[in-house]
Amino acid sequence: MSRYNAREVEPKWQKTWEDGNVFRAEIDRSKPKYYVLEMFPYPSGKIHIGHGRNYVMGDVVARFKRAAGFNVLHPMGWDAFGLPAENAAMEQKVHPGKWTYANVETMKSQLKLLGLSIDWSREFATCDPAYYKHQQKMFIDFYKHGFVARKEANVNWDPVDHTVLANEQVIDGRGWRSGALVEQRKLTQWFFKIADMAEELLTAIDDLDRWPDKVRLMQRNWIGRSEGARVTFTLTDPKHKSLEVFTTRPDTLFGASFCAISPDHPIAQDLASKNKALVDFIAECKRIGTTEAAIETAEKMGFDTGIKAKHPFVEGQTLPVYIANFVLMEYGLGAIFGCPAHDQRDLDFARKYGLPVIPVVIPDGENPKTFTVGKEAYVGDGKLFNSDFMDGMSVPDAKRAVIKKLEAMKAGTGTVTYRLRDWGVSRQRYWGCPIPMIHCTACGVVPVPDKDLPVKLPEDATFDQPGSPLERHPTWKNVACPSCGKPARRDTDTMDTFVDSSWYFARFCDNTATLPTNKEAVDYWLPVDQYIGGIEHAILHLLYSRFFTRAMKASGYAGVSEPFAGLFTQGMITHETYKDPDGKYLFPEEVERRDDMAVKRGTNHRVTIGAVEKMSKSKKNVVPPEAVADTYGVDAARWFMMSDSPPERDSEWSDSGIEGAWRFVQRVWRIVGEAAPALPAPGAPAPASFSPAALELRQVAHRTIVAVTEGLERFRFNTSVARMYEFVNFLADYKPAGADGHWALREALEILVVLMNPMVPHLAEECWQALGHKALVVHTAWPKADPALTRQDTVTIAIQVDGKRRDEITMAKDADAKAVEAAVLALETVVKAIDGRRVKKVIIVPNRIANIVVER
RNA sequence: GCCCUCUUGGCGGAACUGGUAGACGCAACGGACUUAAAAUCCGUCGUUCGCGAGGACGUGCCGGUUCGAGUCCGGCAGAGGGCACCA
Repeated sequence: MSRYNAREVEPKWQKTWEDGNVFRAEIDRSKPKYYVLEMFPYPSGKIHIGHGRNYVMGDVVARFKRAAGFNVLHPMGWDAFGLPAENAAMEQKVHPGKWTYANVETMKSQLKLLGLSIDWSREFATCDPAYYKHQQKMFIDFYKHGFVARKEANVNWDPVDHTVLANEQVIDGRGWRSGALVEQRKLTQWFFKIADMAEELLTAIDDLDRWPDKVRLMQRNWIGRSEGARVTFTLTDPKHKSLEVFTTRPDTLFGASFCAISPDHPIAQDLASKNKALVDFIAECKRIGTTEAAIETAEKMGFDTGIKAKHPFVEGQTLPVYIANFVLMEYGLGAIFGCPAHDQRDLDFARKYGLPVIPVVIPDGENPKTFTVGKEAYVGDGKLFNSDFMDGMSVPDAKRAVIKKLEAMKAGTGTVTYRLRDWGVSRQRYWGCPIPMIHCTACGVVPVPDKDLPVKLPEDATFDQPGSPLERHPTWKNVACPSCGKPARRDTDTMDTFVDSSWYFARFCDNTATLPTNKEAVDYWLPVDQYIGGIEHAILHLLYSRFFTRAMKASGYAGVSEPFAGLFTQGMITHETYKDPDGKYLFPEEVERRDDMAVKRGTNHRVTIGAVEKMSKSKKNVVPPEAVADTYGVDAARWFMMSDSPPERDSEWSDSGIEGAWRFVQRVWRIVGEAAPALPAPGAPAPASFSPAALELRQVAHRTIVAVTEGLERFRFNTSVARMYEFVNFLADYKPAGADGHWALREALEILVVLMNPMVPHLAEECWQALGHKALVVHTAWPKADPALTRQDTVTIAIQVDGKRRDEITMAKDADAKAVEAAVLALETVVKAIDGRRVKKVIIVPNRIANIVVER
């Protein structure tokens, strides 16, 4: 019996599958369809283990579903536009397209190495004009259907490089290359009007029952529906007569001690036009950056405008109006009233500027005369006080009452707002899908006519200077207005790459369609039955795709509203990060461990070991899969990736453990090879009866079918693996005797091979052949467990006395509770544990546990 | 700061829906086989007390609910993800 040689065996079967077009998917209405999709990769250079786990997981599902009788679609493509290609262009003087396609080549061969059951005929890259042409077409259709708007938004501006920076490129408020303090600039940009769809996207979450609850919750929170009120304050300023604010706590209006508006609020902007101090203040607010995290963690700052707002209910009471850095223009109305006693941010602000803190809600049981708010705002439930007509009301009653009163006075109205903002899609970059719009001084914004699509990126762009290559290209932007024919200019922005990934799953249904989608194909294949990807995409990518699919449906390109019926979010693969003395990241293979320290390989340079973080190219903490596959074979790597961590959990990559997977591969091969010569022919009729040993083997085999199948269905790949280990351990000890024993062994080995096929498909084919089969395992149906063999006749019941385990007893399954009680109380160990005390209660949980509660 | 997770032996983890904590794998240790090594096979493996039978403790920490909590509730700590221009 020769050793299993993965290097020879694996390419052989990959060729067999490829030559036979085994994974080509076609519409076939005689079978139920199953669309399994892993989030497609950005071609950053190389596949790492984190990707590998994702794709192997999807492949296990695809192969399992195929065996279970489904018509499976399992495609792959490339999320090929993005910032790293442009950075590479600047650093390495290589065109982004060339860089990207080179990476695609590398990564495709790596994926092929993994033996994935992918229909490669459907492959495409989003940077191909044949793909983005359709995206431009849909952009225009969405524009015509009212899903697109044009408005101003803030961007990070690097004043030295004259470039718009991504949030990632802003480090501690400075540009990553220039080191200049980043400013915010307003630009007019294109938006998808996702906010208009907030309610629809929110309520539809209820029906996504095959999505993880945590993702549904995150999306709900992101959309952030909140009921509240708009309140109009009359201002003392001669120019600005009134201020409208949004609040979720109108009930606390009597506790208001100030109003605050965003630095972007029109009133703030107007006041700044004649106030130098205010200009400086706003500039300082802007320096914090555009990210919510930065704004929320920054120290609260306010600028007193001197304007006063009149309290709507209290005659003569006025509130100072501040401009404050923590008020976002994008949320609500960009203006609030502050009630420090019942909002932490307002409290921090009030303490800093010496504003009054008046509690108006009191927790039950507190004395209104002595109740005060110190360092912590009281945000809980309670009864209103200090609040005139609301005194004594609960918070919800008070909200209703105050809105009613405001409406009667025409000083406000009840309203619903959402945290979700419109999706800004304009990017001042080269390597993206050009926005197919033309700006004409006479006609305004004019869409590019269909016949002129695609608007292709110019090949001869330059990357040797900062700024937008499209903007500075000498000729590209000059174009005749499609409407009046006079000279006009193209939009020089490209689309956010999230647009590319918001519909690729629909294009996979037919990547040759002349329209963006082929209606017959999308109606057949969509929605994706099982979508698999990292939890880091739980909000943006998934929400954008849900929006985009709805917009496609409205434009006639899709028949469904929800793109992903089932979602599995896998945990991230993490690894330590390493930095050399210059602070540059190092790859793990560049690092050498010496005792307690780490040094750069081949040198004595001390390496700093940083945090354990998700594998990413920018941090270099990646492990390529080939190293593992070269040594142990792809199947061992696949098996190991599925065996250790539960897939939804983050896990830190370690090299130990892969040897165990390799031993498993060898062991299965040895067991099959040693047994094969003595087995009956494939398909031999079953003997009439079985010896006890043969029967036990059959029971173990059939119980393994049940357990492994359930594990795969529930994405518990690691427990399926454990059950197969147990099965193999049992098989290794099994000594067949007689014809029945050999028949049972063939049955068991065939079950094992088919069950392990989704995870170790090359080994499975090789074993299947060794067992005398001519057909491929990939064409073999999933085994069905025989209920007569999986039935359990006896059970072990644990016995507790006062909740402490004392003994166990084997009983017939579903034995009568009275019989169990009698048997348990008769046991010597139990009598001893009771020790003569009075038995208060006996709890019998059928087939599980007996607990005897005694007097203490 | 806000939202969402996670925390079980030396390590990865198992434990259906509140019912025998530690399946399975890794590492380690002891032994068999071998001239030797590799491979393979057998065994031990949460902590602690005990010669032993057996007992006590034990699922990040503090508290609660329950006959019974890794699992449910409240609080705390640590780690990770997201926060709208990384993908």
